[in-house]
Amino acid sequence: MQSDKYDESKRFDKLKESKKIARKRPTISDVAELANVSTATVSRCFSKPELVRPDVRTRVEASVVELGYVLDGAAKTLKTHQSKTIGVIVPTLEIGGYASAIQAFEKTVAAEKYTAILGVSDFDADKELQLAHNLAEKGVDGIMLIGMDSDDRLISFLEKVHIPHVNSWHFRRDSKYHWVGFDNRAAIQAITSYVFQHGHRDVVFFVGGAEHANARTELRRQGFMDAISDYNLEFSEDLIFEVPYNSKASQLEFHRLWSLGNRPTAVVCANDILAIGVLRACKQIGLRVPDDISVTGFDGLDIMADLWAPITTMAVPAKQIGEESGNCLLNLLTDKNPKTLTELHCTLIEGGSVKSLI
Amino acid sequence: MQSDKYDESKRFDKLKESKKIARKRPTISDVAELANVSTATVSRCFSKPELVRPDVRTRVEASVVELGYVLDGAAKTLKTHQSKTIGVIVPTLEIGGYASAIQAFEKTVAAEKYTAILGVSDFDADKELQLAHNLAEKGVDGIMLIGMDSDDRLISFLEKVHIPHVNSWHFRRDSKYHWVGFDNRAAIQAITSYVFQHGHRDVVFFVGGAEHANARTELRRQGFMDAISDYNLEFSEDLIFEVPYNSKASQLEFHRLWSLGNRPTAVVCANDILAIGVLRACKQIGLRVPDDISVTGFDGLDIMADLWAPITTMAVPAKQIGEESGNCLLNLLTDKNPKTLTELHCTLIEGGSVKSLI
DNA sequence: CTAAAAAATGTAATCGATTACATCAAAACT
DNA sequence: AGTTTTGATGTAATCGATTACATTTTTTAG
Repeated sequence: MQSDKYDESKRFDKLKESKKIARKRPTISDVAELANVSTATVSRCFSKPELVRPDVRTRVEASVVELGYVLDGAAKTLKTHQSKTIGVIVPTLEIGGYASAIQAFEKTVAAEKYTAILGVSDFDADKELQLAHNLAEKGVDGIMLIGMDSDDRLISFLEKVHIPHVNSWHFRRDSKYHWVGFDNRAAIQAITSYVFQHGHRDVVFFVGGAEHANARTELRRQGFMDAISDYNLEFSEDLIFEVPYNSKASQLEFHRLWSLGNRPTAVVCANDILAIGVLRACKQIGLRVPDDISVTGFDGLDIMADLWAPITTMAVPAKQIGEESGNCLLNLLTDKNPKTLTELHCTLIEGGSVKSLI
Repeated sequence: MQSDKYDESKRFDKLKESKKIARKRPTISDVAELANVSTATVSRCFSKPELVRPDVRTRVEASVVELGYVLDGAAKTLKTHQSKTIGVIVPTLEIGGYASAIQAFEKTVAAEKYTAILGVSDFDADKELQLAHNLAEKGVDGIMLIGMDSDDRLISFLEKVHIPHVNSWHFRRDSKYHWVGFDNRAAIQAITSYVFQHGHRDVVFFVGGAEHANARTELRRQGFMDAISDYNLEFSEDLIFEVPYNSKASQLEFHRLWSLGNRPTAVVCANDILAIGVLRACKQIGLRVPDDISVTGFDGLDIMADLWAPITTMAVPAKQIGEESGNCLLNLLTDKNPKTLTELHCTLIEGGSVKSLI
């Protein structure tokens, strides 16, 4: 026994020595050689450990540790056509909700041994398409699209290369693709109606537009218009203000509007960032909220409750979106055929920023 | 010419037909066959286009489009030992600064055709180690570590498998590894001194601790203590409150402290989230900020200026950290030998939440 | 016009795993 | 003991690109 051990360890050293010159990562063959088995057995130790005798397995595991072996995923992927990798394409991480959703998504898929590859598209459809192509080359097993209603080129590309995908944040009812999201149009309609219910009739709408426009911008416009027509009010394009997605821009826009003599009793914002800008402008002008003017946001940032005027906003189920998107994609990857539409819901959070005029 | 085209297109169709049965993605051989060249030439069209005759190149490009060919990254990586992929390990995306840094990092490396793979460690060193192992299997060319002072197991693992890495957010001066960050200790010392300068002497310190503890927690404690000794004040552990990283927790902690009769004139918080919690508690208790009590944050969230009491905070160079980490890693990957320490700086943002007692 | 040099292209080994199939050993039957 | 069944392991082809080197074609020079 003693001599056995001695011989063994001497053999180990010699093996290591002979490889050391090359200085590259040990391969499965190195492990096999050291453990005195074939590469097939080593491979089985990873994928189907129950098929290999316990004593052999321990020997292999010891060799793995001894050599510091790390499996080469590229080789595995090449052979199996599975990368255990999922791509995530998002317009930006600066929007808090997206970051939360991604975090939840990552957690969900990581539980099934998938790794997330990140791509930031910057609201640019071309970049988005290129990211998808890149991800396809990387061999991702699936893709999560978040926050944009991607154009047809992207979707048909994914179809062509057979990469399953989930579209999240909003959704389309008449679609054969998979969606996880909430009804943007209805949610904006709801919060706008809430403002009307409080007796407001001079209401303007701030919505992210221009370079950050996406399908939701349009849906949100429509939600605003829905509420208008519900209350039989007259619609005019002048009620809608398209502003870049940042508080500075909406702050300036509100100043402009106010200086032109436009005096709405309420401002409905399509997201919290814009509402914060409006709030800043109000403070500068000296308007009290909600006494002099009512303001609502959209996104449900925690912070809205802590502003100098706590803002009524609509909480968006970001985490849930991430989780459900993850589940949906996981099912898609195991042929479980998940439902095409997972509709989630928003919650109105009353901050007291809407004054009742009734 | 006409007949030529006819023959060609018929040949194309036949080729496509014969492959269609298999229904798998076309390979480089398919492209080569269709374009009537060798695989070597096709490969060269991608990597060194200038080496192939223009007319041949056009033919190859046409075939690529025709077949919808997408390169198999796994095969390429296997052969070249380069994945053009960089891993990012972050404790959480919910901390706004981290998300910004990652976004900037992604942008920086994407410009050099690198793709980011994301891992969220949840402040868990074991998970972090496992993520690193996973990334190593995926064949990442480098790794960016953000926000944690990772333990030795991680670093020595990365050394062993020869994966270059950059550690970011904070730094160590006496280290052979690469760091991009700011001096947490000095920054906390600075903002604490600012409070002392305003005449405060009863000052408590709120710092994220417990399950979210990391190296920075300790550095920040020290920064606070540095300021104390600068002003020749007496230090006591009772001045430090370790709180989980969320505003609810710090809110409760402040309530507890206050109800025990502890009446500091100022609360210095190691991050903005904690400051927000303190602010909430103040509001509930009926304390005016800064008239009755002064509060400072740390992180420089934009929003701090819009709270009911605008909070003085320390802006952290998150975007810069992302960019510089990206550059550092890119240099590391091209043997450019970047400097080991890139020190960035914080900026005090006066919100007016510190009352002068002098 | 031919030889030499330069440019373009092709041949085939290679990267490191997986896995169908073959082989061998051990256990379970007659 | 001999045969069958079951279980464990090994052999070697394979995945799809890259690239050193060989070969062919084109250009240039004499």
